[in-house]
Amino acid sequence: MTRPANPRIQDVARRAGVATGTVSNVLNNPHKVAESTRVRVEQAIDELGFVRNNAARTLVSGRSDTVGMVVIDLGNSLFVDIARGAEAAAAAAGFHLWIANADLDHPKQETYVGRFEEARVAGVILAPVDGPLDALRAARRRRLPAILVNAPDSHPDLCCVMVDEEQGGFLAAQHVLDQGARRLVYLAAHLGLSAIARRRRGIERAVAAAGADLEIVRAKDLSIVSGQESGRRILSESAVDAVICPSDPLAIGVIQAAAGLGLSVPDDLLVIGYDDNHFAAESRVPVSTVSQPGREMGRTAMGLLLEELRDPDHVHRTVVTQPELIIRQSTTPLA
Amino acid sequence: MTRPANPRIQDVARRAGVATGTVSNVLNNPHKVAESTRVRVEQAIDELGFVRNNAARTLVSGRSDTVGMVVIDLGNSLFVDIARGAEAAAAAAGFHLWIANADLDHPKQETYVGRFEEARVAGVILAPVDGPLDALRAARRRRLPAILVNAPDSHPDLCCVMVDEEQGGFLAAQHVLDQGARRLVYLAAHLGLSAIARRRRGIERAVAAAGADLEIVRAKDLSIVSGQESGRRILSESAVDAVICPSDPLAIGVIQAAAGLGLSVPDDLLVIGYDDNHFAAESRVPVSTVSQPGREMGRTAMGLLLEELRDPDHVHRTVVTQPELIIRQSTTPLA
DNA sequence: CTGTTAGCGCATTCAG
DNA sequence: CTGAATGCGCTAACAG
Repeated sequence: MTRPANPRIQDVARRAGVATGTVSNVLNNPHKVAESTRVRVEQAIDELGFVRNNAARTLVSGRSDTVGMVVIDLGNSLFVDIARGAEAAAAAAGFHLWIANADLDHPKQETYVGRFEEARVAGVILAPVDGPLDALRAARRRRLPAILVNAPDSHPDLCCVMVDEEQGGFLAAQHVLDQGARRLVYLAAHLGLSAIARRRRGIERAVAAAGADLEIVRAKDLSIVSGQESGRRILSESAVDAVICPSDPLAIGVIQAAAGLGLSVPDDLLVIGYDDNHFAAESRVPVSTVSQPGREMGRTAMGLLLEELRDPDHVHRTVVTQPELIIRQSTTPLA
Repeated sequence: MTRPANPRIQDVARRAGVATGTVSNVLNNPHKVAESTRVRVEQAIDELGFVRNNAARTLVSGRSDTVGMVVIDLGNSLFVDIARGAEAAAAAAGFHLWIANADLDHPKQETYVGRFEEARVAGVILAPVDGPLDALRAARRRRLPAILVNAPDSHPDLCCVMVDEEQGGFLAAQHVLDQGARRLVYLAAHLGLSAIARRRRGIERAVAAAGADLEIVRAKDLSIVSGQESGRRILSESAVDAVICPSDPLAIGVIQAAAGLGLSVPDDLLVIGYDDNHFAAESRVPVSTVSQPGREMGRTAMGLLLEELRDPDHVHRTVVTQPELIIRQSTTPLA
């Protein structure tokens, strides 16, 4: 086998006895080519092991048919789900998705946005780290199509996909109120995080409407250990009916703290988490939670991007997706 | 601002009053350019918002400075760690990493390998789905540098990074034997999976050396629920000192089943998991486990790839990384 | 359908 | 350092 390492379209054409334009058509506009010649060309492609050069394709057309996604953190399953949704929608439209992991590092995010722009991807989907979006803004000035997913704020000059965080907080609070809770605690780690602050507003709305009590307690972070510590503090200080947590591990920690104090969840205390991590369903006391529609968010983001690719001057919009209440044992004493 | 959407290197050159070759040098060989002109060129780049076109660069040089990684499943944190390690090593060498998620779908994996080849990436790192590696083999015939990570088998014509699965099994078994266990159970879900079968060999080796007893029990899958079911079955049928599980959720399920039967872990029963998922440390009974060195695997894979880029004819080798025993409460009655 | 060609943006080379 | 020229592999447009 002494064939060239990288045969070109011309080599294929020669071997198949056709013009280069015909090979290009077989690749890109098969319907324009007669069945018989198409078969002959495809055979030549196989025999030579021809792989088309996307660098050249992209250079000619100005844009590739790949979409770049920069993700804040692949360690968080929400963003993996978003990527899955985006990928499915991309594949359905003949695009492919390449992912770059910013790993919670803002400079890295900026670098990757720049790299995707250099690669002349068709567009970019960004699930951003907190911080300025300089690279994205600069790229957009050069007309790079881009969508923001799960960003702290919406942007009028950009399409965005967000989650209704306030509604998530409301759902959680309303649920425990419906179960009879009157003295609620919101275990708010990082009130600086806009998502956690927004959920708080939904919680306050539900609590106010029900005429119940709400106390805001700061947790150190979103971990199980932090839930254990905060749980011990809360539960030993005053009487509480329900603890609303902004993460599932935090909720699990609170449940453990309750057990340590001889309190039973859900009989003596209701606890609800957030995110629906896959272990929430299968912990010792299955944890009620609020689920974010990651796949749908990804699908929607890719849909918006495809719209923008079709019509670069389309009117930007922000799609707000709805979280979903998942009821499990930790908030259902009667079950 | 009526500047062109995509200024080219010539535009930059004109604005800076230099030759195009000089701009190219500023970008690629800064040391060849005098300080003063370099500054002038960089200023022109900023003013024009120039972004170099990697399609053109790649077309000229034949290869881009991006590495493509195709991952079996981003939902599994081991592979996210591998990606992190690979990315760190890539960045240190001036490369960037793009990730494609095969999502346990073999055809998708093949497609993405092909796409990376079409994009003329510098090389590919593949953490493969079970199944034939046709796309990769074909690409390698065209001299695409490629590394395999965590594949079921090593391949002599390719560099590979593997984990010593047998050693992982050995470590787990030896540890519970050291703790005095004599009647061991290996809860082997999917004996078809080569990793699980290999660990079995290590377990058998340790058990044989100690003259202890081993029973192999099939679990349905690697989930908590499966651990609960299998746990109830095992523990009600016969006396067991230790259960070795090929996943942490499975171990958690067994611990829950033990509690349901009035058995205390670790006092009446030792349980050990695998993978060191982040919740294993923080479950009610912290779970001993065997950790796979994901970051190291990724780093090593990228290192091998860089070697192959420097010397395409280097001798291929397989690096076997070592798993690590993580001892927690579920196997330490005295602690 | 064929055969030919221009040009995408860049890196590289060469003489000056 | 300049200035000019070449070609990477492909697409698209042309006349036949």
